[in-house]
Amino acid sequence: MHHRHSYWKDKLKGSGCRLTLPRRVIFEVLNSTTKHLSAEDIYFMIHKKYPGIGLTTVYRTLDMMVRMGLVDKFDFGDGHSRYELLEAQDKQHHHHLICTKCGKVVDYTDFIKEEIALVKQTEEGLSKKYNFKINSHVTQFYGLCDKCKK
Amino acid sequence: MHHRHSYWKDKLKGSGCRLTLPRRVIFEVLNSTTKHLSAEDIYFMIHKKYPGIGLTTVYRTLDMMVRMGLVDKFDFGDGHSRYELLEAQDKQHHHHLICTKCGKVVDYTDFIKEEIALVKQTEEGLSKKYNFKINSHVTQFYGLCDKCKK
DNA sequence: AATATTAATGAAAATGATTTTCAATAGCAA
DNA sequence: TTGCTATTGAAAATCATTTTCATTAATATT
Repeated sequence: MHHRHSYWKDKLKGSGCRLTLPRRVIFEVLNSTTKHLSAEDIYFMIHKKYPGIGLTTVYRTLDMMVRMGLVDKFDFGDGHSRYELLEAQDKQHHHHLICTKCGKVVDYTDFIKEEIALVKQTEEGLSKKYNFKINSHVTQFYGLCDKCKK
Repeated sequence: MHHRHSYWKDKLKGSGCRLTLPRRVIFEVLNSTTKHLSAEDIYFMIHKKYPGIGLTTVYRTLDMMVRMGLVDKFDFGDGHSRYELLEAQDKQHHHHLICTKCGKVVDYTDFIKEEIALVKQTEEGLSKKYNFKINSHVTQFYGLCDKCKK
């Protein structure tokens, strides 16, 4: 785990950014959950212990982490952006399965292998045909979860 | 073309909705472009000829068309929802390639065949494993277009 | 065609997530 | 310890979208 901590701290310092309490706290929250938290979620989670940290700072910090390539930002269509730590080395590429009723999100890695091959092939084809430099892709499935199906 | 018109008009009537001027105008705009318009885009496009049609109505009409399954709503990450007519019979399933700098969007259908197979397989697997009823999926590629690559 | 019913409309106000502003604070290099 | 300046929190601003509500217009009925 330590290597992961130093990784982002170094990256921060390297860009002339400072290692502050809010940044450490927000990183820790992201680092200790598998959930897809919104800025507000994080704000409330840390507010009891760190009432001094404002929602503005949470937004700013998440933004910074996204720009640094440390965090991924997702939109599941419910009006709140969600943030997820990209654990550089050991995190598997995964996609999302979203319940449109209750908002439940499942990370799945099934079929990812086949998909990676297809995506790579698609990326190459599209890059060539449309002259795009492709940087990322999103695949999401929407539906009703176990409970919401009734 | 006529069959397409009657299709949506019938669907409208069928749900006890009325065929109004704003609805006809907004449908026509969507029906005569391949672009991915936002509510505001549509509002400005029709404003000269129909200054009486308000932005609120554009939003309401688009919403209704989405609920009716006539229109698809997309989020390309620029803070504006985009709307696209689903031309029931002849529209090919397609995905989007989005330039993160200028916002240019390319519809592509390349590799769609392979993808459909994979998606079907994934859907079945996920449905079973996670007990989801999957209704739709989104695949988008993000990158830099020809010009923005420089 | 005239009328009655009620869905649909537009203007203005409200909402709510996110951003910006700005004066005060706190990392960190010297 | 000091000084520089990045970072912060609070409050205000933004801005896409929604809601409210009195008015208008589509359509079924007469």
